[in-house]
Amino acid sequence: MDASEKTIERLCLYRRLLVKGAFSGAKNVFSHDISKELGISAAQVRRDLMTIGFAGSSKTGYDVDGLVAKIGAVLDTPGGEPFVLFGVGDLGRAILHFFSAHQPKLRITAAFDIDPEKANRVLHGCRCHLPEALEETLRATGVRLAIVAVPAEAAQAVADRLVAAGIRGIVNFTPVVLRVPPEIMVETVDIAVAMEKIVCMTRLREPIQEEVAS
Amino acid sequence: MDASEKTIERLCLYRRLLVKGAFSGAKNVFSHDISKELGISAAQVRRDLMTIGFAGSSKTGYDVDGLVAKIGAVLDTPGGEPFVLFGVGDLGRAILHFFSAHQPKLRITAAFDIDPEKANRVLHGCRCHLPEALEETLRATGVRLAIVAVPAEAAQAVADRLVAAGIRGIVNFTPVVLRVPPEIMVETVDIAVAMEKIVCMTRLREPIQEEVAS
DNA sequence: GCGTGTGAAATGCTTCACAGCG
DNA sequence: CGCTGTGAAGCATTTCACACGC
Repeated sequence: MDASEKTIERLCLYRRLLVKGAFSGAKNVFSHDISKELGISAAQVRRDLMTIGFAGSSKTGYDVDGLVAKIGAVLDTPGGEPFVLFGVGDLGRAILHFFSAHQPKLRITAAFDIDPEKANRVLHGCRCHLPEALEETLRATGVRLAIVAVPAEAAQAVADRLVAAGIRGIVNFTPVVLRVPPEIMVETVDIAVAMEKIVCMTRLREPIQEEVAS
Repeated sequence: MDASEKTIERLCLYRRLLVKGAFSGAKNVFSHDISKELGISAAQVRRDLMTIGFAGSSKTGYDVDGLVAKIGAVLDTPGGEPFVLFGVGDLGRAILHFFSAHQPKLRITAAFDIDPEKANRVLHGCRCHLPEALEETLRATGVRLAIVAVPAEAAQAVADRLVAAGIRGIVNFTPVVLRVPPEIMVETVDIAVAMEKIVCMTRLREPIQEEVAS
């Protein structure tokens, strides 16, 4: 009935794979097909689909369209979920670009930046405002999710303001641990940690060169 | 002796917190101080520090400088680890900017992009080259880690090329499952999944509005 | 006291392995 | 047969809870 966070992440991957047409038009897939494409075990795939209550058949595997629909029913808000973006620097623009290119169900309906240069510009199809327009915009549109892509120093203040304005979930691209009330969801994408992690993991795989410069 | 991936991530957070001076010059911290700042349980903090073999004292807690040094010994390559960046779009520039601003131990020494407009430009202190310079640059500098921030369509080809040129670890900002030999480490930062996840998680926390439009 | 260090319990997640079915 | 669905086993990670030391 309830999927774990890990399962939710994998469901995103399954859907992306199926929608992308990796199996080029095939009506059905087997768990081991998905497994091979994503590097996730077939048993894991089967269990994930089991937990969302999607049944396959032993003869033909899983129906692709049905599975996409079922994953959508679990992951998506019916009608799609709009975001606002706070911070239109390089990263904010990258996110805007990314959204406008790929995402059907996810939309960024408004962006905000303290730089007056950017206010009322339209980037990748998204209008940019000054922060003072935030509350009014949220009231008018009822957007519940926000993306924070401002410099670290400003992150907590922006989060506070978003929460006060009624936001329910935040994707945080800042290396700051945001303090928000417990009912507000925060998902942090921490670029610096990803880098440091790969440094460490790569090093651990190569126990070779611990030589001493004598 | 060996820290799990989760532990490595948390060690990054501990160090960042300590270096940031969150405890403003204090010589020592207690596990519950760190706990409170990061929202990680104190028992978890103590166990992480135990697994890297860093001991505190019950009177004064953990020595800040010593702990920073110890975490550095676990995470860092002595002398610091350089990266190359592939793809200098908005996202690549955001990463460059981020590095040049914050990171001491991590450096991006060269960037690559197929756009000749960008070749030989210098962005945020980093010189940009055409892809054909990749192999030569890697040979000359011995860089072992790469960041992939190209459009999804190009990701696998870039990864293949990086691996062929001797790269050992990749931070992948692309929504593509990169196929690389098992000894190459890949850490994927998946922005789209983060978004979809927050949509889903926010929805699950609010079982209110499943109303039917009749 | 307080807080660390740490076995032991608890929880969560993944894989195994096999029954059952077309 | 080959594949799904799924208890049960196996790991991994986190938390509990308490001995020990300042």
